[in-house]
Amino acid sequence: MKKTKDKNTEVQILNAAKNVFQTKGMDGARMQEIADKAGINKSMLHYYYRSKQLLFEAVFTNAFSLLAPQLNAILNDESSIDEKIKNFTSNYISFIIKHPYLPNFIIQELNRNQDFILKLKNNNGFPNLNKFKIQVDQDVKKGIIKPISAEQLFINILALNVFPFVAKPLIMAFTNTNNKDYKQLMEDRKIEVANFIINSIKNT
Amino acid sequence: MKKTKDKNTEVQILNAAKNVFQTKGMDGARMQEIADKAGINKSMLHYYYRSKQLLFEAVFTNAFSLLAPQLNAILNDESSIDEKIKNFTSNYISFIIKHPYLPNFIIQELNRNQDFILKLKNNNGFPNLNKFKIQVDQDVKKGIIKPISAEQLFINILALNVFPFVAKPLIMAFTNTNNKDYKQLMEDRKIEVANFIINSIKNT
DNA sequence: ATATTTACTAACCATATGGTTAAACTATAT
DNA sequence: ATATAGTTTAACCATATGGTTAGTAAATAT
Repeated sequence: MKKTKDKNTEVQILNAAKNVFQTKGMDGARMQEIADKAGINKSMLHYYYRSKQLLFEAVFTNAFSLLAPQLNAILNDESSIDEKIKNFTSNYISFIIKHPYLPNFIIQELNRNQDFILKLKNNNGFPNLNKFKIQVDQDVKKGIIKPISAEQLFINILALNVFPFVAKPLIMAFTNTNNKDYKQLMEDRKIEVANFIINSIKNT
Repeated sequence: MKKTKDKNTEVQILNAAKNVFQTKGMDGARMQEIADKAGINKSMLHYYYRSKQLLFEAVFTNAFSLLAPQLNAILNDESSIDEKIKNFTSNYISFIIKHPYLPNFIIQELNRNQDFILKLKNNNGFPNLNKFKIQVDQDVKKGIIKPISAEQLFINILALNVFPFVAKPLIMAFTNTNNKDYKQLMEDRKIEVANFIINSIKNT
């Protein structure tokens, strides 16, 4: 069963690396642990990815490329602000429940290494506010929503959706919830958050 | 000037440790770097704090004890919900501008070590929602604010205030702002966020 | 059948790192 | 003055860690 040319190894490594890097971060991750989780010799990590840094970057860009389309959905589709907020909130929370370590991983590592963001920005598909800005400005002018800048609105939407996951341990402690209750709280937010935002901006 | 019994050394160490731990995290921090920043021999770190872990804990609890009173302000004072939100938002943002690494540090390290929160919870002064919950429930019943659970409202307040700092690099990239513009954006939020929340919950 | 390339492993290496030790230096107590 | 206790340093230690190397086994090319 050994020594069979195995494209699978590379994937095996990436999955193990994802697992370790996303839970422990770059500094806390150990190459040996990744190798163990992948069930292979540590040398293979270097054989396929050359260095810890490059393996990490593979994991990171992969993670970010999962997240970016989620944001582009709200920024670039054709629906009304209302619908956007409803859809995004529900979809995004579902998405994070599936990938619970993602947002924290990205935020943590971007704080650690500011240069990273530059590489990402060059990639196309990097979320861009232009279109969203036009829409918000128009809706404000039309009186559909109360005056607010697109930037602030976008920050608010992101904050309300992302923060509870990033700060999970803190939230659980403050609200005195166990894992099950916390999960329910997040489930409720799929509707709760959308209403909260729409109530705030909608002109009556 | 040397060898003078110097209570100051201990403080010097704690400050250097704060600096290093809060920017690099437990895993990324190096005892040697802390010693260098404090301008003393590495052995002194162990002389005063025994181990990296204990030095870290000193920094962490110190950081948390700065943050907790900020939260207790909104949870336990006697003012109206309206006032609480206005005051908290303005005060908290000012506070973080002064201690920019704090929230991220706490969130990051709590995610790394779940056990930590238990130690904190035993400390008195740990933020508690009970009183706030009564107030919110009453205001909902009186029809002053729209129906919302105190937990969700608290999460929203926290999210809107904290997230933009935690995710600073991400926000700067998305909104295409430099450091100066970002700072202005945060400055604006002192009022912006309070209005956003109040608009959302206030019954008209 | 043989040579070459690819995938893989065990053993090894250099360095970094948290931590210890023994000695020196300073201040205070006697 | 001398002993004692507290403070600081240089040198050292054991281990962990990212990375390399030399060699082996299997697959593919010739």
